[in-house]
Amino acid sequence: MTREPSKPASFAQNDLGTIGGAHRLQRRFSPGSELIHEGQLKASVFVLLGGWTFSYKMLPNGGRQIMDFQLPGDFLGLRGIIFGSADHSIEAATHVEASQLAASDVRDAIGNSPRLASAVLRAIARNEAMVLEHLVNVGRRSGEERLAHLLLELHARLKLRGLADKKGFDCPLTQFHLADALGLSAVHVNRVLRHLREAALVTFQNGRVDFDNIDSIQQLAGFDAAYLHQNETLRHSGSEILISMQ
Amino acid sequence: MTREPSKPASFAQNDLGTIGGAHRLQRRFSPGSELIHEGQLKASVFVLLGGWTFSYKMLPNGGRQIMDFQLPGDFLGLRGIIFGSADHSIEAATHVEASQLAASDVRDAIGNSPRLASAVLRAIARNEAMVLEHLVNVGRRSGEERLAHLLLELHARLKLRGLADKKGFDCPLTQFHLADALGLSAVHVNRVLRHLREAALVTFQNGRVDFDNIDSIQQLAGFDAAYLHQNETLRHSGSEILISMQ
DNA sequence: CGAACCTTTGAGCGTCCTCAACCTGCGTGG
DNA sequence: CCACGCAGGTTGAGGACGCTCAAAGGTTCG
Repeated sequence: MTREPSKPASFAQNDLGTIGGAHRLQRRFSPGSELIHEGQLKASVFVLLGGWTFSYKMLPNGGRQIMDFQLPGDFLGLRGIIFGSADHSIEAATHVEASQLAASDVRDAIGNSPRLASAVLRAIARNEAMVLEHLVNVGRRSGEERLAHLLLELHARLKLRGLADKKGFDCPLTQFHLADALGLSAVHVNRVLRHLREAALVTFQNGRVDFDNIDSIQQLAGFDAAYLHQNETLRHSGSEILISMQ
Repeated sequence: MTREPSKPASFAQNDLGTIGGAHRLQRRFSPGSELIHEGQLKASVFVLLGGWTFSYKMLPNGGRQIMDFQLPGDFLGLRGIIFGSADHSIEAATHVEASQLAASDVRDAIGNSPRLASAVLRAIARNEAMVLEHLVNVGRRSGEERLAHLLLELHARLKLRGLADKKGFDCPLTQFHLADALGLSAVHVNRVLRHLREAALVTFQNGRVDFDNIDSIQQLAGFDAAYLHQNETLRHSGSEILISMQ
């Protein structure tokens, strides 16, 4: 199955619907602050303009499971507008700039535009596909494989947005973030990172991830970017929500 | 937060749309046979009428991660109609009776009925919420907690359909199924089951799960049925798809 | 009645965890 | 400007949880 190289610059864009501009709000968050809190009733929808966030759940024993990282351009909190309350928290990992949309406005826009509704449906389905792959990752792969898989996923997603080059990408995550996403301890993540570095596969140092040998690491991790469904993306531009397809 | 006891018998039902009856097909599957194969292009949608199935992904090294179990009344393969191909396989765990709907028919029905589209959206979102909880389970809970959590989830879902009583339920799964759902080995599942039995918490023997002390096991597992969003259910009746809300 | 599948138990081992110490870089305040 | 505190990274030691391999008993079904 040969795959064409992605050409992020040559999108054919079809607008799918507009969101009433009245209640849009540009907001900033500093690292560690919460955009959405688990259980929050009238949670908003955000569009990440800059910075990274992550969604997570806390456990009674103090453990934290990070479910996903959100990168610039990503929507977050979409599922919250369906259930009326958030079933997870979202926290800023870096300084974050985000556009906030009132849940009711988004709901109305979806109701008025079948094409927008369809786009949201696909966005949620794509999201679930990612979470599924994370489940496979955590459930059935070794520490090395998990870590490699996560870094490869981030790389693939960032590359599509022009935020990564062939070699690697800037990564603001701490080893604690990686640990809580992978179901490992931070100490063990550190050791696995060292191991991957010594094996000349990936290097994660000083906020920068560099792949020494991306082919062999993809094989090690069993990584196939197909589950990301990157050929289409729900995006945000001005007062509109766009869907872009290659 | 007190929760009303569920009353499965007193649904108020609103029909949401009809599926063209032409291409519906009643089918039977025997244990171990596949309803949907990963990568399959024109995968159908099924409604489980009787029996259990499970969705899973295989890994290059031979490992298997079960993502979810489907119980009578559940829809399966909904995400396949969005992407056009299945990103996971679905296998019958027991003898299964299912109603098969052509993907194109379902797509058309969704396109023609915004309310049906909304119901499907909610069904997919609910599905994702379940998978998310499975991710938390596998990523951050001990073997005992995972197993207890899974059994409690199955119990809660079956109870809503009248397929379980207060004490427990009939469970056709093998210890291999449990292991592959929980990211454990079958041998270890066996030991954990013994441990739970000796601690007088749950007993799983001869295809029957019985909770000895459901309160303390819920606390052990950190189980809260809220994520199942059981107050509404997408259901199938005759030639219609119904959404039921309490 | 045999075969296949599932469960159960033992033994030994490896991955990953916890606890703990120490180092670095960085921002803040005296 | 330096002192300090703090967050994050690194490394060691010891132990727990869960794995693999192996063998034996039970069930089910053709």
